[in-house]
Amino acid sequence: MTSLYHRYALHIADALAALVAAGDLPPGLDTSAVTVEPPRDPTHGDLSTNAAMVLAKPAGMKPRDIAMALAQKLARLPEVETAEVAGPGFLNLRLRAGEWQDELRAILTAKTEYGRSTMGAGRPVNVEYVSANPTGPMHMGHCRGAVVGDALASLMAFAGFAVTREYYINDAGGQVDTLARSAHLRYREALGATIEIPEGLYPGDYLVPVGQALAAEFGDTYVAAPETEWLVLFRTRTVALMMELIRADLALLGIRQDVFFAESSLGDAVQAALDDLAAKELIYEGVLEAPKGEGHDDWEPRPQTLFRASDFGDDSDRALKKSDGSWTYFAGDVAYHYNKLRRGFVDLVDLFGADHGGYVKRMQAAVKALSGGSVNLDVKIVQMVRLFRSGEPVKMSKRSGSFVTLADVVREVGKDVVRFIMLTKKSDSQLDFDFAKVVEQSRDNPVFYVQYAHARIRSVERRAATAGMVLPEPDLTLLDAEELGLVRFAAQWPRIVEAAAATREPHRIAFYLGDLAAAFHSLWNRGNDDASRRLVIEDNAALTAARLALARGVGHVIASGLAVMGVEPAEELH
RNA sequence: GCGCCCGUAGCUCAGCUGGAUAGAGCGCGGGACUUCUAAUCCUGAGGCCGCUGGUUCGAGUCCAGCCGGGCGCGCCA
Repeated sequence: MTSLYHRYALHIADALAALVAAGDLPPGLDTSAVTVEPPRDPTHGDLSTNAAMVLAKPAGMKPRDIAMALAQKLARLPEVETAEVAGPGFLNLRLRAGEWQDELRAILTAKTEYGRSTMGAGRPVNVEYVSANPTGPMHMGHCRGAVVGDALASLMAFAGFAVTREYYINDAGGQVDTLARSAHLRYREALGATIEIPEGLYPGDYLVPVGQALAAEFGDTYVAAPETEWLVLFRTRTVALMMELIRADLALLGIRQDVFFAESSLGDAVQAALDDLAAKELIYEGVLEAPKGEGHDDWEPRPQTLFRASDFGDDSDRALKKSDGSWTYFAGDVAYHYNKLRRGFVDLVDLFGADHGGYVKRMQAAVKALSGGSVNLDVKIVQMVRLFRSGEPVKMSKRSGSFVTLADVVREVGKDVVRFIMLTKKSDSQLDFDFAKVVEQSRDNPVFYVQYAHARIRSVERRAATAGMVLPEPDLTLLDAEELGLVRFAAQWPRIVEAAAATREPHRIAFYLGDLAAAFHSLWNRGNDDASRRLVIEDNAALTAARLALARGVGHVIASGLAVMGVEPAEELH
């Protein structure tokens, strides 16, 4: 299905081609900057194009002259009521009511599929998100990245990309050794030892059942054994259990990723990726300069194996090997992204926490180098969430293990609320999450506000049904101008999908749904002042049928948007 | 010192990737309920879009330089 805006973009392209053919415009113009949009001020019409202004300079003509010629062509289209030139050279189109009635029919036919786009043309895109270290359950620090990444993946899939959702398991560093040692303590505890958790090990209770599982499996075999005998074994077992925990947490949010890629599975792939870079002469042994500023007093110049990241826009070259000869985390990540390239992805998206912002350039440099510049890595930075309870900050201390887990939050306020709220801001700005506010039933809670609109739509449908009304096929010509205005708003959904997918900003959906809900609530309230303007008019089945069709159409768009966000539309609210 | 992100109404934030008179919610002033059609809606006041230059027919949006805030800065992950 082509969207209304695409159809008019084609009409405009046709008209421009006709003008070129007639010699009214020079050939070979670049029309890529031509847009078709709803004007900000609805009194200007239904659609607006900047074609004349964009083409004026390359064509060597006055914008208004181009606009006039274009207006003449477009005014001949049967669906166009008026085509007017305005301002510096805008061309405003007003469409016949039938065009909006048709669009509502299209919504009713497509239902929640309305808005699906072919923009992505099936391009394979990899979206990597969460990638939390497998050292414990997910807490609120991970939650936002999980939701934003998942919604972004859904959004891009809806926009026609072939999306793979991926999780990178950091199971090869020192943190998982620490995890294994912490589990060993709990293992001894399970076997009756009195333990004290030293500084630097993970204190969380979630390791208690892990210790019990290890005790059940191994008995007292490793209680007094030296670390070398149990470390690898305990690490493997514990990481597997932690990943079960994490998958369960993700499931609570409705997230199911396609690929879980373990750092530990890279093996020789690290060397292979680095060989690729070496073949391009991008690896060398060298000494980095000390960073300026404070906190680097203990700097000692040291020869290292380095990647020429600075050739690709990074600030410095980057180390690939530690002084003990093992790979750095970066080297593994280079190999991992090399693996993604070899799987055929042409677009990569990574979601990073804000504290990893400094890591973006080197990763992009690596992808640029490995792909020869043909693959783009887009990194979305996800900022912190601050938790509040009725305005009071919630204290969290990771050291004592008393952090707020994702599971706790989902249990308290529900998956849909968590997901929606996480998408109510641009991902790169800080977000405040107040347990009291997010469940409040009021205008300033966007989750409620949007859900309430959807519930109201369901409510009137039920009302017509329980009133025993027999509704005819809707005659959409019965809808008045204000009602068609709501269709106009709903018809923007396909544009919103494409804009949000192109910019990779899923929060735009939440804002759009809020606006759509507001438009619906506003229409609904007309019925308070004037009962004849209610949606359900019990003694007028024809009018009711038309108005319910409108409501249903809006409901489909809300449900479609919520589906992309991973939120269930509410049937009713209590 | 360098890099990245951010400065928009009193507060919290949008601003459709350069368009027409900069928007919304909260808060403040005024109004509309026999409610599963008031958990809502209508209306009013409130802005040197941090500052200064530049690019452009046109800048909150792009560029440069300042000012202010956050994050990061050789082997951690």
